[in-house]
Amino acid sequence: MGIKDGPELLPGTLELLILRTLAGGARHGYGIAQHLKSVSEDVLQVGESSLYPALQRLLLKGWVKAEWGASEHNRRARYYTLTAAGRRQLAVEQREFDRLILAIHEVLNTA
Amino acid sequence: MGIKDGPELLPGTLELLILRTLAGGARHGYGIAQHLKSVSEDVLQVGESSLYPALQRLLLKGWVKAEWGASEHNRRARYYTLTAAGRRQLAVEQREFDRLILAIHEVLNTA
DNA sequence: ACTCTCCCATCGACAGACGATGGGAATAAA
DNA sequence: TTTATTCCCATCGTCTGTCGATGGGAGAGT
Repeated sequence: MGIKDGPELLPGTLELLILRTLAGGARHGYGIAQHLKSVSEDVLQVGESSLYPALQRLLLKGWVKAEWGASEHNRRARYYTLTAAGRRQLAVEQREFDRLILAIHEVLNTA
Repeated sequence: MGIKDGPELLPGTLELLILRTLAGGARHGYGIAQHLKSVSEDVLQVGESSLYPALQRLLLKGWVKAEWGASEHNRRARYYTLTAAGRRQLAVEQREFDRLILAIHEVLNTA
Protein backbone atom coordinates (compact mmCIF):
# COMPACT_ATOMS: atom_id res chain seq x y z
CA MET A 1 0.00 0.00 0.00
CA GLY A 2 1.39 3.37 -0.73
CA ILE A 3 0.51 6.95 -1.00
CA LYS A 4 0.84 8.75 -4.29
CA ASP A 5 4.45 9.47 -5.17
CA GLY A 6 5.50 8.60 -1.68
CA PRO A 7 6.89 5.84 0.44
CA GLU A 8 4.69 3.09 1.70
CA LEU A 9 2.95 3.59 4.98
CA LEU A 10 0.97 1.67 7.52
CA PRO A 11 1.66 -1.86 6.40
CA GLY A 12 -0.50 -4.22 8.38
CA THR A 13 -3.61 -2.24 7.71
CA LEU A 14 -4.26 -3.74 4.34
CA GLU A 15 -6.13 -6.74 5.67
CA LEU A 16 -8.43 -4.51 7.65
CA LEU A 17 -9.12 -2.44 4.57
CA ILE A 18 -9.91 -5.52 2.53
CA LEU A 19 -12.18 -7.00 5.16
CA ARG A 20 -14.02 -3.72 5.48
CA THR A 21 -14.41 -3.47 1.73
CA LEU A 22 -15.84 -6.97 1.48
CA ALA A 23 -18.28 -6.19 4.26
CA GLY A 24 -20.05 -4.09 1.64
CA GLY A 25 -20.54 -7.09 -0.61
CA ALA A 26 -18.54 -9.55 -2.68
CA ARG A 27 -15.87 -8.16 -4.99
CA HIS A 28 -13.06 -9.43 -7.13
CA GLY A 29 -9.45 -8.45 -6.53
CA TYR A 30 -9.28 -5.77 -9.12
CA GLY A 31 -12.51 -4.33 -7.82
CA ILE A 32 -11.17 -4.17 -4.29
CA ALA A 33 -8.17 -2.17 -5.43
CA GLN A 34 -10.37 0.19 -7.38
CA HIS A 35 -12.71 0.65 -4.49
CA LEU A 36 -9.89 1.57 -2.12
CA LYS A 37 -8.46 3.98 -4.63
CA SER A 38 -11.70 5.73 -5.44
CA VAL A 39 -13.10 5.91 -1.92
CA SER A 40 -9.83 7.34 -0.66
CA GLU A 41 -9.61 9.76 -3.55
CA ASP A 42 -6.44 8.20 -4.92
CA VAL A 43 -4.58 8.24 -1.65
CA LEU A 44 -4.65 4.49 -1.21
CA GLN A 45 -3.07 2.82 -4.20
CA VAL A 46 -2.79 -0.86 -3.51
CA GLY A 47 -0.67 -2.71 -6.02
CA GLU A 48 -1.66 -6.17 -7.15
CA SER A 49 1.50 -7.60 -5.67
CA SER A 50 0.32 -6.42 -2.28
CA LEU A 51 -3.29 -7.29 -2.76
CA TYR A 52 -3.16 -10.89 -3.91
CA PRO A 53 -0.82 -12.15 -1.21
CA ALA A 54 -3.06 -10.47 1.32
CA LEU A 55 -6.09 -12.20 -0.12
CA GLN A 56 -4.27 -15.53 0.03
CA ARG A 57 -3.59 -14.97 3.69
CA LEU A 58 -7.21 -14.12 4.33
CA LEU A 59 -8.30 -17.26 2.53
CA LEU A 60 -5.93 -19.39 4.57
CA LYS A 61 -7.21 -17.95 7.78
CA GLY A 62 -10.75 -18.62 6.68
CA TRP A 63 -11.85 -15.02 6.88
CA VAL A 64 -12.87 -14.82 3.27
CA LYS A 65 -13.95 -17.37 0.70
CA ALA A 66 -13.59 -17.15 -3.03
CA GLU A 67 -15.46 -18.40 -6.03
CA TRP A 68 -14.99 -17.94 -9.73
CA GLY A 69 -17.51 -16.06 -11.74
CA ALA A 70 -17.88 -13.51 -14.46
CA SER A 71 -17.12 -9.86 -13.94
CA GLU A 72 -19.34 -6.99 -14.99
CA HIS A 73 -17.19 -6.79 -18.10
CA ASN A 74 -17.75 -10.40 -18.90
CA ARG A 75 -14.35 -11.54 -17.79
CA ARG A 76 -13.29 -14.43 -15.66
CA ALA A 77 -12.97 -13.11 -12.12
CA ARG A 78 -12.59 -14.44 -8.63
CA TYR A 79 -15.12 -13.08 -6.20
CA TYR A 80 -14.19 -12.79 -2.55
CA THR A 81 -16.76 -12.86 0.21
CA LEU A 82 -16.53 -12.38 3.95
CA THR A 83 -17.15 -15.46 6.07
CA ALA A 84 -18.73 -15.36 9.52
CA ALA A 85 -15.28 -15.61 11.06
CA GLY A 86 -14.15 -12.80 8.78
CA ARG A 87 -16.93 -10.62 10.04
CA ARG A 88 -15.87 -11.23 13.60
CA GLN A 89 -12.28 -10.56 12.72
CA LEU A 90 -13.23 -7.30 11.10
CA ALA A 91 -14.83 -6.14 14.32
CA VAL A 92 -11.74 -7.12 16.28
CA GLU A 93 -9.33 -5.38 13.96
CA GLN A 94 -11.50 -2.29 13.84
CA ARG A 95 -11.34 -2.01 17.60
CA GLU A 96 -7.60 -2.58 17.70
CA PHE A 97 -7.09 -0.04 14.99
CA ASP A 98 -9.19 2.61 16.70
CA ARG A 99 -7.41 1.96 19.93
CA LEU A 100 -4.04 2.37 18.31
CA ILE A 101 -4.94 5.47 16.36
CA LEU A 102 -6.25 7.02 19.53
CA ALA A 103 -3.00 6.24 21.31
CA ILE A 104 -0.93 7.70 18.51
CA HIS A 105 -3.10 10.75 18.50
CA GLU A 106 -2.36 11.24 22.17
CA VAL A 107 1.33 11.30 21.43
CA LEU A 108 0.99 13.62 18.47
CA ASN A 109 -1.08 16.11 20.39
CA THR A 110 0.77 16.19 23.66
CA ALA A 111 2.74 19.37 24.18
CA MET B 1 5.76 -1.38 18.61
CA GLY B 2 2.85 -3.39 19.84
CA ILE B 3 -0.34 -3.17 21.66
CA LYS B 4 -0.79 -4.87 25.00
CA ASP B 5 -1.23 -8.62 24.66
CA GLY B 6 -1.71 -8.24 20.97
CA PRO B 7 0.05 -8.45 17.65
CA GLU B 8 2.13 -5.60 16.43
CA LEU B 9 0.49 -2.91 14.44
CA LEU B 10 1.34 0.11 12.36
CA PRO B 11 5.00 -0.42 11.69
CA GLY B 12 6.49 2.62 10.04
CA THR B 13 4.93 4.98 12.51
CA LEU B 14 7.62 4.57 15.09
CA GLU B 15 9.89 7.22 13.61
CA LEU B 16 7.09 9.74 13.60
CA LEU B 17 6.35 9.00 17.22
CA ILE B 18 9.97 9.44 18.19
CA LEU B 19 10.36 12.68 16.27
CA ARG B 20 7.21 14.03 17.86
CA THR B 21 8.42 13.04 21.30
CA LEU B 22 11.74 14.76 20.83
CA ALA B 23 9.98 17.90 19.64
CA GLY B 24 9.07 18.30 23.31
CA GLY B 25 12.71 18.39 24.34
CA ALA B 26 15.76 16.15 24.49
CA ARG B 27 15.33 12.67 25.92
CA HIS B 28 17.32 9.48 26.22
CA GLY B 29 16.14 6.23 24.68
CA TYR B 30 14.66 4.79 27.79
CA GLY B 31 12.87 8.05 28.41
CA ILE B 32 11.34 8.03 24.96
CA ALA B 33 9.92 4.56 25.50
CA GLN B 34 8.50 5.59 28.85
CA HIS B 35 6.97 8.70 27.44
CA LEU B 36 5.21 6.79 24.67
CA LYS B 37 3.93 4.25 27.13
CA SER B 38 2.63 6.71 29.66
CA VAL B 39 1.14 9.23 27.25
CA SER B 40 -0.69 6.45 25.44
CA GLU B 41 -1.83 4.88 28.69
CA ASP B 42 0.13 1.69 28.11
CA VAL B 43 -1.17 1.10 24.61
CA LEU B 44 2.13 1.84 22.91
CA GLN B 45 4.80 -0.45 24.27
CA VAL B 46 7.94 0.06 22.28
CA GLY B 47 10.60 -2.54 22.94
CA GLU B 48 14.22 -1.52 23.05
CA SER B 49 14.95 -3.71 20.06
CA SER B 50 12.57 -1.59 18.05
CA LEU B 51 13.59 1.70 19.55
CA TYR B 52 17.35 1.70 19.21
CA PRO B 53 17.48 0.64 15.58
CA ALA B 54 14.96 3.38 14.83
CA LEU B 55 17.14 5.92 16.62
CA GLN B 56 20.15 4.76 14.62
CA ARG B 57 18.23 5.34 11.42
CA LEU B 58 17.22 8.80 12.55
CA LEU B 59 20.82 9.61 13.38
CA LEU B 60 22.00 8.42 9.98
CA LYS B 61 19.43 10.55 8.24
CA GLY B 62 20.49 13.53 10.29
CA TRP B 63 17.10 14.11 11.81
CA VAL B 64 18.30 13.73 15.36
CA LYS B 65 21.64 14.19 17.05
CA ALA B 66 22.87 12.50 20.19
CA GLU B 67 25.19 13.35 23.02
CA TRP B 68 26.18 11.53 26.14
CA GLY B 69 25.23 12.89 29.49
CA ALA B 70 23.93 11.91 32.89
CA SER B 71 20.35 10.91 33.46
CA GLU B 72 18.13 12.19 36.24
CA HIS B 73 19.09 9.02 38.11
CA ASN B 74 22.75 9.72 37.76
CA ARG B 75 23.34 7.19 35.06
CA ARG B 76 25.19 7.39 31.81
CA ALA B 77 22.62 8.17 29.13
CA ARG B 78 22.51 9.25 25.54
CA TYR B 79 20.33 12.25 24.92
CA TYR B 80 18.67 12.63 21.56
CA THR B 81 17.69 15.99 20.15
CA LEU B 82 15.82 17.05 17.05
CA THR B 83 17.85 18.78 14.37
CA ALA B 84 16.45 21.45 12.08
CA ALA B 85 16.06 18.84 9.35
CA GLY B 86 14.34 16.60 11.87
CA ARG B 87 11.85 19.31 12.64
CA ARG B 88 11.05 19.69 8.97
CA GLN B 89 10.76 15.94 8.60
CA LEU B 90 8.36 15.79 11.51
CA ALA B 91 6.08 18.25 9.76
CA VAL B 92 6.22 16.23 6.57
CA GLU B 93 5.47 12.94 8.26
CA GLN B 94 2.67 14.45 10.28
CA ARG B 95 0.97 15.61 7.11
CA GLU B 96 1.45 12.27 5.40
CA PHE B 97 0.13 10.47 8.41
CA ASP B 98 -2.95 12.66 8.69
CA ARG B 99 -3.60 12.23 5.02
CA LEU B 100 -3.34 8.49 5.28
CA ILE B 101 -5.48 8.19 8.38
CA LEU B 102 -8.11 10.30 6.72
CA ALA B 103 -8.07 8.04 3.68
CA ILE B 104 -8.36 4.93 5.80
CA HIS B 105 -11.18 6.49 7.71
CA GLU B 106 -13.03 7.04 4.48
CA VAL B 107 -12.81 3.37 3.72
CA LEU B 108 -13.83 2.30 7.19
CA ASN B 109 -16.86 4.55 7.23
CA THR B 110 -18.17 3.97 3.76
CA ALA B 111 -21.31 1.87 3.67
C1' DA C 1 -4.15 -6.60 -36.58
C1' DC C 2 -3.33 -3.99 -32.72
C1' DT C 3 -3.83 -1.93 -28.44
C1' DC C 4 -6.15 -1.07 -24.22
C1' DT C 5 -8.41 -2.23 -20.17
C1' DC C 6 -9.50 -5.80 -17.23
C1' DC C 7 -8.16 -9.66 -14.16
C1' DC C 8 -5.31 -13.33 -12.39
C1' DA C 9 -0.93 -14.45 -9.80
C1' DT C 10 4.10 -15.22 -8.35
C1' DC C 11 9.00 -14.16 -7.39
C1' DG C 12 12.81 -11.89 -5.30
C1' DA C 13 14.31 -7.96 -2.75
C1' DC C 14 13.95 -5.05 1.08
C1' DA C 15 12.43 -2.72 5.23
C1' DG C 16 11.10 -2.63 9.75
C1' DA C 17 9.47 -4.60 14.24
C1' DC C 18 10.20 -8.17 17.54
C1' DG C 19 12.04 -11.70 21.00
C1' DA C 20 16.07 -13.08 22.90
C1' DT C 21 20.25 -11.84 24.59
C1' DG C 22 24.10 -9.47 26.79
C1' DG C 23 26.32 -5.95 29.51
C1' DG C 24 27.09 -2.37 33.07
C1' DA C 25 26.28 1.01 36.71
C1' DA C 26 23.37 3.07 40.67
C1' DT C 27 20.21 2.21 44.23
C1' DA C 28 17.39 -0.43 47.40
C1' DA C 29 16.38 -4.43 49.94
C1' DA C 30 17.83 -8.66 52.45
C1' DT D 1 27.45 -7.36 52.38
C1' DT D 2 25.43 -9.94 49.13
C1' DT D 3 21.42 -9.77 46.19
C1' DA D 4 17.84 -7.97 43.46
C1' DT D 5 15.79 -4.27 40.99
C1' DT D 6 15.63 -0.48 38.17
C1' DC D 7 17.80 2.10 34.79
C1' DC D 8 20.18 2.49 30.31
C1' DC D 9 22.83 1.02 26.34
C1' DA D 10 22.82 -2.00 22.08
C1' DT D 11 22.92 -6.02 18.62
C1' DC D 12 21.59 -10.38 16.27
C1' DG D 13 18.54 -13.33 13.91
C1' DT D 14 13.93 -14.06 12.54
C1' DC D 15 9.72 -13.13 10.55
C1' DT D 16 6.05 -10.66 8.40
C1' DG D 17 4.44 -7.82 4.95
C1' DT D 18 4.87 -4.59 1.01
C1' DC D 19 6.67 -3.56 -3.42
C1' DG D 20 8.62 -3.54 -8.28
C1' DA D 21 9.09 -6.43 -11.90
C1' DT D 22 7.26 -9.88 -14.47
C1' DG D 23 4.22 -12.93 -16.97
C1' DG D 24 0.23 -14.51 -18.52
C1' DG D 25 -4.78 -14.41 -20.92
C1' DA D 26 -9.26 -12.93 -22.49
C1' DG D 27 -12.79 -9.26 -24.01
C1' DA D 28 -13.53 -4.66 -26.30
C1' DG D 29 -12.58 -0.94 -29.09
C1' DT D 30 -10.10 1.30 -33.51
